[in-house]
Amino acid sequence: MNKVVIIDDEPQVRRLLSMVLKSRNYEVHEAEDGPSGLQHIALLRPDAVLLDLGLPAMDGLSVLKRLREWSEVPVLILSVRDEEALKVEALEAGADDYVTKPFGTAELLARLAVIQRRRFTRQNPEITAGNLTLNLLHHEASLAGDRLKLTPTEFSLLHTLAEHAGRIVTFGQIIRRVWPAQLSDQSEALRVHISHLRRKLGTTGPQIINEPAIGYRLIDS
Amino acid sequence: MNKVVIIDDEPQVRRLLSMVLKSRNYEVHEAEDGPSGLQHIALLRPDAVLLDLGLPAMDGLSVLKRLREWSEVPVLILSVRDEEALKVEALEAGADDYVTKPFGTAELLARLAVIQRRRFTRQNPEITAGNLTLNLLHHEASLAGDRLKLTPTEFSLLHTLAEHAGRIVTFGQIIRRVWPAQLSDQSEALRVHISHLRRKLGTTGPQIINEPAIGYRLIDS
DNA sequence: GGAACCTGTGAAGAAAGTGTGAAGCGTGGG
DNA sequence: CCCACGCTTCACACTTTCTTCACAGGTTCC
Repeated sequence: MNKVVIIDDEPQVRRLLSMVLKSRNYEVHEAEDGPSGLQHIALLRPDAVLLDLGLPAMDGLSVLKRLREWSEVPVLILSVRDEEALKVEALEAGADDYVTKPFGTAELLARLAVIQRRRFTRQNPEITAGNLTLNLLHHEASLAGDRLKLTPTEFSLLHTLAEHAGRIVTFGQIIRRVWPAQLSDQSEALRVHISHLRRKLGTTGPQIINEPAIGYRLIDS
Repeated sequence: MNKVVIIDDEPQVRRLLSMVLKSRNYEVHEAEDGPSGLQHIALLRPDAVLLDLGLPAMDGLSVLKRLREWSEVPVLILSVRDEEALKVEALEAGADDYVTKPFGTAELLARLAVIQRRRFTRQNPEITAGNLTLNLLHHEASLAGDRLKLTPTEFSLLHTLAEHAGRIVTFGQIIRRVWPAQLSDQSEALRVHISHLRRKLGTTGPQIINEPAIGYRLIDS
C-alpha cells in the first residue's frame, strides 16, 4: 500500500486530505509542523509527501530543503495563494509539483499519481500544448524538440496561455497574471509581446488566436 | 445516490426544494443556518450544496467563503433579489452558479446537473438554456457542444436573455444592461444584434421570440 | 381597407480594436 | 563607461465590430 505523509498546520485541511486519500487506499500519516514531519518521513519512508508552504515556525520551503539533503521522496506542494515566486522557489528546491488551495480532490489525486509515476524518473513539471513544451522549473520552452528562446515576460505570457490551452483567456486575466500589482495599463505592451511570441512560434507551433475585445486563445496547430 | 445539502432559513423554501429533489432521487439534507450547514457538509460530504444568500446571522457569502477553505463541493446560490453585485461576489468566492428566486424546478434541476457534471473538471460559472451554454468566465458560448463565435455585444445580449430564459426581458432592461450609461437610443442597434444572434443560433438552438412592443424572450427549442 | 406603428435584415460608413516596425528607456554585465 | 538586452511607448495600417439608414413586411386598431 502507498504511504503518504501530510504536513500541514490546519487540522481541517489534514482531515480532508486524509479522508480523500484513505478512500483511495493510501496509508496516511499526519504532521502539523516541519520538524515532526521530517521525523515521520525519516521513520516511515513514505511514497509521497504533501507539504503546505505556509507552516508556522519552520516554513515549508525550509522543510523541503532539509528533506532534500537526504531524501528523494516525491513532494507535492500545497500553496495557499497564487504566489508564483514561492512556487518557483519550491520547485527549484526539489518539489515535484504544486497545487493551489483551494483545489479539487480529483486534481490532487491526479497530480499525486503523476509525481509517483515518475518517482524513479524524476522529471520536471511541464506543460505541453501540441508540439510546444514549457518546463516551468528551468523556464525553458521548446517547439518540436527545438529550444525556443523566450524572454521572462514572454515565458510568463505563454505559460498563462498554455495553461488554458484551447480556451479564451481574457486580457484582464492575462495582465493580472503576467504583471501582478501593476497599476498602469499594460494592454499596449501585451499586444507587442503577443506579436513577438507569434513570430517565435512560427506556423508550425500552436497559434495564438485573438478574440476581439475579449482576449486570446492558444490552439494546437 | 446523489447527496444534496440545502441551507436556507425559510422552511417553506426548504420543503419545496426537498420535495422536488427527492422526486429526482436525490438524498436531501436541510440546514437552517450557516454553521449547521457547514457541519452537515463536513459530515455528509454531499455532491452539491444549495445555498441561500440571505441567511440570518451568518450570511450566505460568509458561509461560502468558509466552506471554500476546505471543500470544493459544487455550490448553487439561491439569491432572492436580482442583485448583480452580490452574485458576482459569490461567483468570485467560488460559487458555481446561481438561480434567482423565484425559479422553476426545471431550471433548478438543470443547473444542479450542470454544476455536478463538472464536479471533477473545473468550476466555471455557466448559464445554460436548452443546448446553449454560456461560460461567463471565459466569455465563451457553445451550442450543442460546438463553439459559437459571438462578438462582445452579442455575448452580452445573449447573456441577458439567457439569464432570464423563458421569461420576457423588456427592451429597457436589455438596453440598460448591454449599453449601460448610454444616452442615445440603442433600440435600432438592438434589433440588428438580435437579427445577428438569431442567425448564429440557427434553428437547432434556443429561439429568440419577439413580444411586440414589450421585449424579447429566449425559449428552449 | 388603410393608417400608424412595430419588427427584420441587407448594406455601408463610423468606431473600436489589433498587429507590427521602430524608437526610447532603464538595467546589469563586461 | 558603454553595450546588449528586454520592456514599453508610439505611430499607423489593417481588421473586426457597431451603428445608422433604408426599406420590406407584419400587426393592430379604427
